[in-house]
Amino acid sequence: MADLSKKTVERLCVYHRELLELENEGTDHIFSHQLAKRAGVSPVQLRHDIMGIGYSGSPARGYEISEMLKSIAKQLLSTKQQNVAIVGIGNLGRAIMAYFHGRRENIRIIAGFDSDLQKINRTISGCYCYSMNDIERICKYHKIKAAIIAVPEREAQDIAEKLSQAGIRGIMNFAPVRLVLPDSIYVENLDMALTLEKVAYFARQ
Amino acid sequence: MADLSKKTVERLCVYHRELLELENEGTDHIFSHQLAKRAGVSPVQLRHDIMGIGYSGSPARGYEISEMLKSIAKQLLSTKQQNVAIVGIGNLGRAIMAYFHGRRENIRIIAGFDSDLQKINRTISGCYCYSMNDIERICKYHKIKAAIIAVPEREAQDIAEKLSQAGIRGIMNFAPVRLVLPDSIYVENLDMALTLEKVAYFARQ
DNA sequence: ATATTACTGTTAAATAAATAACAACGTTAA
DNA sequence: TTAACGTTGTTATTTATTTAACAGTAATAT
Ligand SMILES: NC(=O)c1ccc[n+]([C@@H]2O[C@H](COP(=O)([O-])OP(=O)(O)OC[C@H]3O[C@@H](n4cnc5c(N)ncnc54)[C@H](O)[C@@H]3O)[C@@H](O)[C@H]2O)c1
Ligand SMILES: NC(=O)c1ccc[n+]([C@@H]2O[C@H](COP(=O)([O-])OP(=O)(O)OC[C@H]3O[C@@H](n4cnc5c(N)ncnc54)[C@H](O)[C@@H]3O)[C@@H](O)[C@H]2O)c1
Repeated sequence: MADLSKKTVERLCVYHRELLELENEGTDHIFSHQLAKRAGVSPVQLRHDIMGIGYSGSPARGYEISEMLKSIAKQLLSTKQQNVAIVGIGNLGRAIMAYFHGRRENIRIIAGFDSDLQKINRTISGCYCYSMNDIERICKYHKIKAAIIAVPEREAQDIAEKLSQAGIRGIMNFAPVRLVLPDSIYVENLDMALTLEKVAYFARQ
Repeated sequence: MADLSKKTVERLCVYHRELLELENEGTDHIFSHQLAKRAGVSPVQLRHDIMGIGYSGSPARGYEISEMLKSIAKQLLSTKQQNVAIVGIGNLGRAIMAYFHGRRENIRIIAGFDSDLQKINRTISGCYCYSMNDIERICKYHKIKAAIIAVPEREAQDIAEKLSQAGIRGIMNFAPVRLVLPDSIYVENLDMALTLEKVAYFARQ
């Protein structure tokens, strides 16, 4: 398996999603420029990305959707279900749990964690919630390798370290703070305040 | 005003936030390597970014926080309050409205829009909500140039076009779909499903 | 005074990413 | 049968971004 860049992985996910939709619509073949348009990238870039995963289309018919899906999935998606945890069952945490509940089959939010006693030992938005004390046990039991942080800013670093301790290798962080963690842990910050500032900046230019 | 790259703008926002916190803590000077650590970047990159905005520190004392804040703000932040709109007052929209309410003074979510009659003409999570019919009028009246899309996927493209019509120049899009819009409109996608897939991918590597 | 130190700002080099260029190849139409 | 077409895969080129190198500088210690 070649190691794909962060950007390439991101785009492959987009292609995968668009291809799934096309397949549902009953389409069986597609040209690079068509798929590129749907994905919001240039056709050359799409072909370049596809080159990286070893799949080939035909100059005459373009890409065969079902085969291409298989190739992308082989590179990106785990063969078995990937279990994900979420820490912080607040406004945002609940919205996320509700959103992901029963949605993706490959990735599943399987456990919630919170320090608030009101929230633990019950199912919220389709996801069972545990005490923070259970975090290591549950993560190891369910082989959870990725987690979502949706706790207040000041708690985030501490939670990140606990997750690291529990064997987590990837974190999607919503707290507006840069986590300091070993390089072996992949962190993706979804920082809304920051993003909105960026959007506001470019909207002015 | 030099035109800063997307990445640089993003990092400057992080520096700005960290500097504000440092100022609150009573610190008045800081060295590049200290601030860089807090921001999660390399010291060289930080100095490079700072070079771009024209501010200079002293080799002896490092950067003067209050001055540096002013310089960054001058480049990034609007002098007047920037009003932002949000379309889609669902689970996510409400969480966002609650989060931003009374938080930032520079950027403010000033109007919500939804097609659901239950939600319009009242204040939800600290933000007044309007009918979709009012979108152009309100956006122009409040000089809204940036907007958040939090409507279901299938509605997003249509809403984006309506926003474009209403004079919006920047969009933060939460719907898992690539919006097709003129290049003059800056779009930032916060695609959680995609991001989670990416995190899961790198967590496996 | 002067050397040392630890930092900054800036230029140069290296790396990463996107774009362009084009040969190879089926398909279609003449 | 063959020429024209439109598309792919791949290699080059360009552009963007990051990292490294180092001269300049103010404070401090000698
Ligand atoms: N709500 C949003 O739309 C939004 C937008 C941008 C950023 N964020 C960020 O996302 C995070 C969560 O935001 P929110 O609005 O859901 O906050 P919230 O206050 O609604 O929820 C926070 C949750 O974390 C739990 N918690 C607190 N400390 C904890 C700990 N030590 N261990 C485990 N759980 C703990 C609380 O019990 C609560 O359930 C914050 O960092 C916030 O800055 C949220
Ligand atoms: N909830 C999450 O955490 C989450 C996570 C990832 C992505 N998203 C995306 O964010 C968007 C919103 O998610 P949600 O969970 O809040 O959904 P939701 O169903 O709770 O809310 C959607 C809101 O949009 C409104 N709406 C529908 N059509 C509209 C139209 N044409 N004009 C104006 N308003 C309209 C609805 O009335 C509703 O209030 C979706 O695109 C979803 O895919 C949400």
